[in-house]
Amino acid sequence: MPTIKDVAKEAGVSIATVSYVLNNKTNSVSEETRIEVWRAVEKIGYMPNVTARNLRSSRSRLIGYAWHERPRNGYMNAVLDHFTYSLAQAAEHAGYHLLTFTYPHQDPIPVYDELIRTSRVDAFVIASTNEDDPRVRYLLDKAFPFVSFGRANPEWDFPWVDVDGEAGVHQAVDALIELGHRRIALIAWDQHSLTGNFRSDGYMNAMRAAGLPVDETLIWRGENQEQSGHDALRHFWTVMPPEQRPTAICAISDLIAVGVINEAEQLGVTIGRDVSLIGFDNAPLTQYLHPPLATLEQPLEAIGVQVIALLCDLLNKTPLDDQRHRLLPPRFIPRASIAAPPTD
Amino acid sequence: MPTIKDVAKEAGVSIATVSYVLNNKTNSVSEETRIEVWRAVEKIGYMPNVTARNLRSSRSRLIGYAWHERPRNGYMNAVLDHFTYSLAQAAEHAGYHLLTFTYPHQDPIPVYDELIRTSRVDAFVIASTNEDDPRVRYLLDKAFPFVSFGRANPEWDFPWVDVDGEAGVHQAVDALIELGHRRIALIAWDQHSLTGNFRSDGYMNAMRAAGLPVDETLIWRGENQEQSGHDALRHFWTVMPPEQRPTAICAISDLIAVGVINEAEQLGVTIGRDVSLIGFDNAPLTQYLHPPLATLEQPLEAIGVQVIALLCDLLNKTPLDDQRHRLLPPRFIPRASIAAPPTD
DNA sequence: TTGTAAGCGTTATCAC
DNA sequence: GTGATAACGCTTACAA
Repeated sequence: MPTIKDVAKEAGVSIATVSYVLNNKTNSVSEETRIEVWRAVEKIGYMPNVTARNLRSSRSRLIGYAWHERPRNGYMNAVLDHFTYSLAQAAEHAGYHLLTFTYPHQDPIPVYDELIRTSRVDAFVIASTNEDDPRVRYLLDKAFPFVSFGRANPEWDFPWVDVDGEAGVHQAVDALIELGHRRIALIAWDQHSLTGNFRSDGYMNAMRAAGLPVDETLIWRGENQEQSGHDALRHFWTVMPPEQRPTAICAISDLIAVGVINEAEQLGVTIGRDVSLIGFDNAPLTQYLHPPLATLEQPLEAIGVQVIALLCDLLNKTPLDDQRHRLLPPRFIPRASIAAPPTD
Repeated sequence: MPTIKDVAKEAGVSIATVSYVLNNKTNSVSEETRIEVWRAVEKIGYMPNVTARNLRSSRSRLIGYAWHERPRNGYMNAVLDHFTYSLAQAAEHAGYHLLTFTYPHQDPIPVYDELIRTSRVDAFVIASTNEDDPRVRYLLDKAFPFVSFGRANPEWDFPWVDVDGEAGVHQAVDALIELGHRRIALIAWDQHSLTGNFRSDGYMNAMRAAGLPVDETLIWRGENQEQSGHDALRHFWTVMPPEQRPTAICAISDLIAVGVINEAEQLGVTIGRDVSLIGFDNAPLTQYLHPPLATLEQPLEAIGVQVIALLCDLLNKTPLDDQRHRLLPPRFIPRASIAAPPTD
């Protein structure tokens, strides 16, 4: 690989001059030599060695990003996949690269710690945070730059970008109400998930805003699994008296909604006619389900861009934007799984 | 961040001695000083600066890996997501990290070129190759280390790992034959996809091996889209005379199989009773389709491990394993979409 | 057994 | 304007 010395020799100047030209210290190099240096650079095909540059400037130009958990076959995490792509692209645009790494789920800290202590990365992007996230706690404590996709303990002050799950579900429930639904059910996760709670809030707030009661018997909580959808619908249809059944169901994730669809098939209930259904994520294949699933799509592209924007603010120590937090609304995608309530 | 000098000062030795101890040049350091150095290291919390190490050794300990294409919302590429994870993990195990990057689909070469010329990475992993892949051509030409997940032009000599699509589909078709099927259809991609051709070969070979005719009227070719499944089934069911219809369909991807399922619904055909169906990939949600889709699962975990193993061989210049190619069989997952042919 | 010093490829501070 | 030269933090001959 050619070095700056080779260029200097070829151009008949010193390496300092070459460096000036390459870094556009244009004020102190004559037009003549500048042209000559560029000619030499072109001829030799020189590009500066990143490692040497990094050593000199005590930076790595690398942003660390870890998966939140091991993907399993058949599991849906297309969300993070898409996010990672947009993150990588935005990072490159800002002159960085993404270093992707993994960690044992029980104990992320040592991995983050090593990457910091060896100066491997300049910053981190973390995703899938929860209220009491140890990574946030650790990075704040170390005062190491990071931006999060997802919120955490509201008392912690750190830059984050997140999808406004509250607004999304609120919008979806509004749409259901608009269609004439009054008895709308919610299938949520247990209350330890911050993301889940925000989404649930959207349901509560929309109901209240419309003057509808928040009926606890219409709220089902379970794991983020297909099974939860089965359980919930079976409960609504076999335990509750017909007149108390919901005419619409808001599932907090597509995976749960899929369970509802499958249970409906078994119960002889037709989704999109007997009961409306809406999910969250726009997971792969949901558009091809029977019926196609109405859902909320996260603006992952924009999130990646915003995360990197916040990170650049942080790293360049430019006075931070007034808002270190960005809440982006998901996009409501109406599909055939929702319709007006049955008329009888 | 503490440096080797700080440790040397703390331990009362020279930086060379510290370096010896840290790199286990144990033959030339007394037990005494070694202990003293480690004590200092612990006390100060020192870890060697990776950039400086890399500069000194002219390596980056980074492996470049790019997505083959921009993921879209609702699109299935969980396959590569899972692969990336196992790749990252295997790389870390070997003392490397994954640098993930993106490139404009039309012209990958400049991006690869820059990463090489700036010494940003030590090697590449490429995925989703095709017969005449420009990346393979370029990297071979540059003699830059890389391993591929996926084959290419058989005349090019380079290390790769791949899923044995032929064996997978062969096994699936065998299973169908075992169930009693004789008229088995294939829905394939156009013939420009190497991967697609291997999978198609599996179908042909299985049919021939069983002494069954390869009937061109039972082979449908289309894009890797849900629509192709629709088109194929409609063709089989509305254009062909009933007695010529297939009793089983082998789709080359889950996405196409989903189209078949949906078209079947419209035609009043019951998958898993009137006709059997099998896909490829074990994409997210396919297990929850109605009926659950029989499919072939790629051993992505093992592929990641093998790719890194080959790469380490390459980078350490140890005499290469006799086999620079690894062909791993997918796992057949029978589900309710297949059954014995209707007895009418 | 340990220390000195050269050098990895840059950038930046000085002189000139 | 330009060119020596000293870092950046580490590894490794070679000297002591």
